[in-house]
Amino acid sequence: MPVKSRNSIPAYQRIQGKIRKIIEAGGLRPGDAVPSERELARVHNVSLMTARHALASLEKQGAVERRRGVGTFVAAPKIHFNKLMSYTEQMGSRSLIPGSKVLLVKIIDDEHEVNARLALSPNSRVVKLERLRHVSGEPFALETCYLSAAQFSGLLTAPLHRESLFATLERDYNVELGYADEEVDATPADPRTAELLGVPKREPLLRIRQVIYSTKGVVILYVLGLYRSDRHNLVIRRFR
Amino acid sequence: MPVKSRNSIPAYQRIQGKIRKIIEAGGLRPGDAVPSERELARVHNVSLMTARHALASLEKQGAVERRRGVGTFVAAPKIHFNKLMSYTEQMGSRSLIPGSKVLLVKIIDDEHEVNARLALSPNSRVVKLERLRHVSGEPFALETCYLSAAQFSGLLTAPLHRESLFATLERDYNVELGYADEEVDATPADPRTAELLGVPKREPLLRIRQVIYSTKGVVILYVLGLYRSDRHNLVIRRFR
DNA sequence: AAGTGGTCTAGACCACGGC
DNA sequence: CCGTGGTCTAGACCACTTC
Repeated sequence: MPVKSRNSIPAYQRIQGKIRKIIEAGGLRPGDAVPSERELARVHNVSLMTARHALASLEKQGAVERRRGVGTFVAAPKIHFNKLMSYTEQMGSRSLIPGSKVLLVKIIDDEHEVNARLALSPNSRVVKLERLRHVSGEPFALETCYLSAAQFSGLLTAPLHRESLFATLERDYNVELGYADEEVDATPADPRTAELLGVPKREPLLRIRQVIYSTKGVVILYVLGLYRSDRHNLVIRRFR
Repeated sequence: MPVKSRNSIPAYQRIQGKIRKIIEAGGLRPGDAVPSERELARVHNVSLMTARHALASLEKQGAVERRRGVGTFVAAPKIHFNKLMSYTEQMGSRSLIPGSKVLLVKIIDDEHEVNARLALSPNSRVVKLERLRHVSGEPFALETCYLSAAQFSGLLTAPLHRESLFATLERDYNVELGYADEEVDATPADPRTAELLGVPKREPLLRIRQVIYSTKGVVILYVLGLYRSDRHNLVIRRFR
């Protein structure tokens, strides 16, 4: 039997896509059996190896679970742990309405530690963006972002009071954010931060320092976040 | 050509194993080319699909990287982020000599919040283990572990002052630790903790609450850790 | 053009699980 | 026993990269 069509998407991907769509539409619920390799091969008129490839690939993606001698079943929906999300995305996923006040946007060249974190030479110019974040009118975090001014000076005039920094970067600057290395510790609130967050001086805050990389491994930004510990909880999952 | 031997390990796994060993022995360094599918098929006297399976599987495991039209190459060694490690393992991997002092081991039945974390009924009996951890003679963490007394009462007499709790669990109780969900925040040191850790009262501490599961998804233990923020830094990597 | 990985066939037998 | 996934063959053509 000849190949159905040249220059089109591979058969195993078509089959995969159909199954995914059925799952996403709720036609197959977690635990339900997915058609067997032989069934798929017959229905889609492909060889066993091809049907198998479709299912194996779905398994690799975590969409299904295969049990020898038994069958292939829809996997429990994955909870995404440790995902790199913007503040806006995090709040959205908890259906809270986020707010954010830009305290400062300017170009600086005198915070040398920041330049090191961004892998820039010590006197490079850097965009500094300071924002107070709140939910339901209550401030809970002070976030300071640093980016190379050479690349991102346009941010000085971007509408950051109403749009996510992540979204702006990904759309206007065509950078694909990939991953972040974070350092987490606890630190007492300095007077200004305490005032801004509405907590007593020296109140313990969660401090998170992120270096965020593009998918290609290039440093894009450095973020220093101070979080009210009574309002913010970092949740992570780690594996052995 | 017939199958070489029944009841033995699959050909693709044998081929995989050989390649892995060469890599681990340093015979192939990161970036080096691995033999092509056709090469492997010829040398090991298997079909192309089988040789292919070996390489595809190695790629899934992250050991190699495949580039269409170019070849298969040894991947850069993975740095393990966010790994669930015992204190002993963490210190060992930084070549520091860990110390640990058992402050308390007893069975309790009155901390109801703990029972909830362990998914036990509210009045179940629970082993409570409190340890002060230090490096180079300096205390830096207070860790309290809780485990079901029904399963782990033998820990009351285990030599925990000199052996890792993880190791004991995995060897003596045959539990395979799998993953942990953690909540991280900042909290002021209470008087007793401050005293034990040698810091001022109300000093900000990093608080990590872990629920640790077996590979089968069963809750094994709950750990409450308080870390001196000046000596301990949680490092995580998250992906988008 | 030569070599690589990617897709695919039309079968085969094996190992496992449930009935 | 039957159906499932797991391994495997001996080829084929395609798409891509490098020279």
